[in-house]
Amino acid sequence: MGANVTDRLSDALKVALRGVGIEPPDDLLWEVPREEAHGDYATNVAMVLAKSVRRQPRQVAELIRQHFPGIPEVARVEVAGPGFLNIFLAPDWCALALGEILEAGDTYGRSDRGGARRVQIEFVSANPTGPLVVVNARAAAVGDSLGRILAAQGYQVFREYYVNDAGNQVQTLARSLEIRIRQQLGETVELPEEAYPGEYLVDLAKEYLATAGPAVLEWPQAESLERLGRFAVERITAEQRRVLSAYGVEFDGWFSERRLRESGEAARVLERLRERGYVYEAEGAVWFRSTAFGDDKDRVLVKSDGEPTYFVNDIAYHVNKIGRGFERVIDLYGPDHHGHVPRMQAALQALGYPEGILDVLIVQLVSLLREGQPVRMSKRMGEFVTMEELIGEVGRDAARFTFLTRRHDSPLDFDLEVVTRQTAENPVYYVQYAHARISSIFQHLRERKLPVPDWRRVDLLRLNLPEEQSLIKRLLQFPHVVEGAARALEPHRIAYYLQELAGLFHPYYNRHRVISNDLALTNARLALVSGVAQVVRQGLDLLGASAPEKM
RNA sequence: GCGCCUGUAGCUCAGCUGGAUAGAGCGUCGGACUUCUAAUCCGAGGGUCGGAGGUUCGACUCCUCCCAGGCGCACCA
Repeated sequence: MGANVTDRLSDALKVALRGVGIEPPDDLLWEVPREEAHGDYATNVAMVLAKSVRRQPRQVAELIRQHFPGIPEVARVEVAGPGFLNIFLAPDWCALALGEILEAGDTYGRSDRGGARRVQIEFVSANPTGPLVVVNARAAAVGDSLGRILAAQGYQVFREYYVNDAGNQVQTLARSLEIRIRQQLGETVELPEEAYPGEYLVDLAKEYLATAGPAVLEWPQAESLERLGRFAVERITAEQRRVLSAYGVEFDGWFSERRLRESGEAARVLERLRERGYVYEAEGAVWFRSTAFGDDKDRVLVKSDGEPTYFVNDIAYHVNKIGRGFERVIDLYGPDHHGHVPRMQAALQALGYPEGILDVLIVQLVSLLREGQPVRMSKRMGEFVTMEELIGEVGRDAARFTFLTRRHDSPLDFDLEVVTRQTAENPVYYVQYAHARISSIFQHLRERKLPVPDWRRVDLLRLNLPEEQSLIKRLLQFPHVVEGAARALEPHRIAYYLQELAGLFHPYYNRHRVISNDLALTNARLALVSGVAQVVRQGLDLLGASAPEKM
């Protein structure tokens, strides 16, 4: 796990608080001040607690400072501004902490905060009626990275894809395929307006005819549509899985809506809601009193024709998730589903589940541009840029990294021209280049037949340049950044951290040579850049991007 | 009409559950490769944080209203 500075500072701060006679809050927050003069870490705890102890913030801060235990990590503590406690790390300790980072290796930045709790992340979950598109690529990048980050924090992560293989859209899909098959056989049949117009169904029609022949058209309609629907869903889902896999995203489970419907779980959920008194009948339909939990109107559970709504099935799906033992459930939805969040939360509360068991993240839309001009897309016309085309054009690492340099709930302009043409100016390459350069140093070492030192025998105290101190301190922030990204469910924090780290490395590399005639200094610097490479590699991995040895 | 998201430098975006003098990249201008990769570096300029009030020691952050863009507002999924 390695050195986690903020954990150690928190421990010391708790000692100080108890010394003052204040019971420490559960989570103490540390921020990294903008100004160097404000120290390496700062906390506003004195200002937050000042009210409850009825003292001036600066007085509280001063008391805490006096009781702050002497620990090797900290050179000094200052009270500043309206009552900040500014911590200055001890340079020698930082240098030696680099050894701990290297010692920790790939476990650096990991923690067991998750306590092996099982968390499920459901994302992408596109309808199996066509190829994945650009916004699915964004959701895949966010969801998968979240999974990696939570796993690094000690959660047991399960990635799930909900396959909407039931309902109207599958009927429509089956009809569309049937018409394409007839067209293949030379019949003059027009595609109705509501059908799926994409060319991919022509390919599927050919494929179907090649393997199964035209006999299906002679079957009773219900059976033939059932057959064609299943065929199309299966093939399209397999395609989606293939594209996601090429993107580096593997799901642990593909959950079938059809199987859920057949299981009768929706009826049991309905019964449970009824027992708890949140169900009533009106206008021939069955309603859920979601307004009791803050929704702006009640929702229909069973239509007047006796059919359950999508909403019931969705509740049943979430109950099913929780029933499988997940202690935490995270959904990634598109903005067109954000209206469903309050009613879903309401349903889970009505069923007695603890608040906060479900987190819903809205992944906003992606506007595709080329040289600043919008790329016209029309699903109705069957014209769209698929996820596969996107990856083919800009590359997997650039696509994933670009998606993760934005907050998930912020709409994103994705300019194909910028992400491809200006590869040199793309942040992902800036970060990866740092890794490639460091790899090159070690390549150089091998070519000269020089040994890679045992880090435990290296005199790290030789790293006393300001740039070297800054780099080490930045490396020491990594666990804090990962923890924050996990807590806030914000993978983009990792991307920004990596850009900052690379932004310290490149100037350093440009100004100072790692390999020199001074063997002890060379070894110390090798340790430093090795640590940088390691953290860059780990950070990129959390984003699902690669760390190349050469570029 | 109601709800959600967004509005920060010319452009694309950060700003870490209210903190200290608002940041980065790109673009613009001017410089640096016989030395471990110039996909790099150094320097310069660039802002009434959409607008107006309010809450407090302190507001890009919270509240109210208004403006602009996007998305929702089904007994569709």
